[in-house]
Amino acid sequence: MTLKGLIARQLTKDILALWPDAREALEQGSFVVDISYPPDSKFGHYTTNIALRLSAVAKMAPQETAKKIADRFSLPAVQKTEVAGPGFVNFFLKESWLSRQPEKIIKEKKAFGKSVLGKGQRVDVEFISANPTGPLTLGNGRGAFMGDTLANVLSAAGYVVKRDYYVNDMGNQVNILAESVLRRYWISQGIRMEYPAYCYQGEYIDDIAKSLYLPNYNLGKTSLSDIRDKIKGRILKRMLGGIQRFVTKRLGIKFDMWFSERSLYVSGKMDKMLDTLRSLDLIFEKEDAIWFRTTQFGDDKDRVLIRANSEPTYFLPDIAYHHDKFTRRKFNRVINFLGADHAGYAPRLQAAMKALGHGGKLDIIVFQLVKLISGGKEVRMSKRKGMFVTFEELIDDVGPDAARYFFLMHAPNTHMDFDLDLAKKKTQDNPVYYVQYAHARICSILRNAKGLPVLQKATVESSVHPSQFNLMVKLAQWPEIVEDIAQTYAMHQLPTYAYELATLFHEFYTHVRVIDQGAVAKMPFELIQAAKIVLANVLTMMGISAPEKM
RNA sequence: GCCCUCGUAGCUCAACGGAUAGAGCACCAGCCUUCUAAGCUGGUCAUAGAGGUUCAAUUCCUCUCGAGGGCACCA
Repeated sequence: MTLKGLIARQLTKDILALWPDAREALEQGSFVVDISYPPDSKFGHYTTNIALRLSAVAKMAPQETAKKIADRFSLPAVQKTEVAGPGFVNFFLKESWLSRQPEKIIKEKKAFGKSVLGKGQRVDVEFISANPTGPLTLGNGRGAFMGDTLANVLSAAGYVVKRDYYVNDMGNQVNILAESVLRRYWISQGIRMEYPAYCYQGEYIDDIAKSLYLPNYNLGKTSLSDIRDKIKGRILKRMLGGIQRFVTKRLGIKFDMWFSERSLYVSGKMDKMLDTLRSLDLIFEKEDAIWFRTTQFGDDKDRVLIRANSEPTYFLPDIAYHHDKFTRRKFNRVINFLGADHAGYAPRLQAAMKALGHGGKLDIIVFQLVKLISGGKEVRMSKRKGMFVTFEELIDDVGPDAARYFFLMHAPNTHMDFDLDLAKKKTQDNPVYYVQYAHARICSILRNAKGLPVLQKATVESSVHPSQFNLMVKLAQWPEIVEDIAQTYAMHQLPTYAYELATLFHEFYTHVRVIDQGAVAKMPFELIQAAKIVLANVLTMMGISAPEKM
């Protein structure tokens, strides 16, 4: 358990002992024992506002309440408690506890930061899931990095995590893709024919057309749709293969499952789902279509499952897919990343899961799309019109590390403005280099220190520079950050933490020499090794490299 | 028209309902005989507007204004 967790547990015990009446309020959740980091180091290392919330139950002034709590509290790692301001209880750690942390971190290495919070529960993280009808967009990229990173965090927090990409290999958009390629190919062969507006306009259509052996123009007996149906499998494979290669090789994201929508048709799982919903009396017929009563579960209108032309909508197989996650694949929790352009889909999927008894187990994270700025103006993007900057182009321009950091920096709800010119020009100013530089600097010191005698003097003395302490405190927080993010999904805390850690190291570096007169002192030497490990752990969790040299 | 998200410094973004609203970029002024100056130190500048709830509001509620997304038998 983290120190933060220990403090919270001890505090809860103390409160219940002091005010037995508080139990009910605590269980109802009308207040929680919450420990956070104070805004200033003069307020200690941990703080809680619990006394302020509790004073009504305790029937005494907040400051008095705080004093009672502070007086009773005791934990081996905690030196003292203080009451401050309107009634905060602040906790100060023992120097001896802090100074033992570097050694502990060096021993644990990559394991430092891992926890058993998840107790081995199974979590599915589905992200990207973009239609294989065109290149990935910047919006897809944001979801890609957030999804992959959250999966990393959950995995470190003790969950068994699987990454899913749902491949929309059925439906009309695949037909349009195949038709687009065919028409482009024929036109390039000198056949005079139209290129309708509903076809995809991007250059990648030509690229596919060039790279495949396609049938020559001969529409005498067979119709275009027949020819199209014969070749669409190959085109889909080519398109999906490109995405898979890019995602795996270039982005370094390893999906455990590329789940085919089509497979749900073939295996009969989709039909079975319809039967299940029928037996639950959740469907009805209207105007020759089959509808799901999603309004009974919080959706604002009922939804079509089977269209009047007897073809299923996207919704039905998706319900089957998600149901399968909970039943056959035994996930305790499913997380789904959705771009804001699909946010309206969330309520109906939630409704379906509720109807099937999986209520509360599906978390949908909606992230805002990326607004692209170029030449000082917004660039409107459209896949259909072929006007867009692809994710791959961005990665080529700024590199995967800078791109990852940039997308992870912002909370999902942020409407990000992405200035392409700035991103290309200023990659050197990207904070990711600041963090990586800290890591490289430590590596450099360690190289220089190789073979030098280690002096056993200098543990922690109050005369040492405060940055040494600050660094130790920050390092010790790492496991708590991991657990927090596993619960709040606030991935943008990772770059923040990494940056703060790097700042403290750079500060430490300018004030404290590790190598001095041909020898190294034990404490700073251990401290930078620990800092290196934690920096590498944070960067790795974000999927960013930790360079030894820069 | 209805629904979702957002509005914080010149720009891009932080801040479980908490203490003096923080960073980066940009701009100004300093710091390299010593482990990597992609660094460090200091400085200027902000909660869209109006009400309300609260001991405490950038955060919650209502309205106004502005931005993005959505309101299909598309996905």
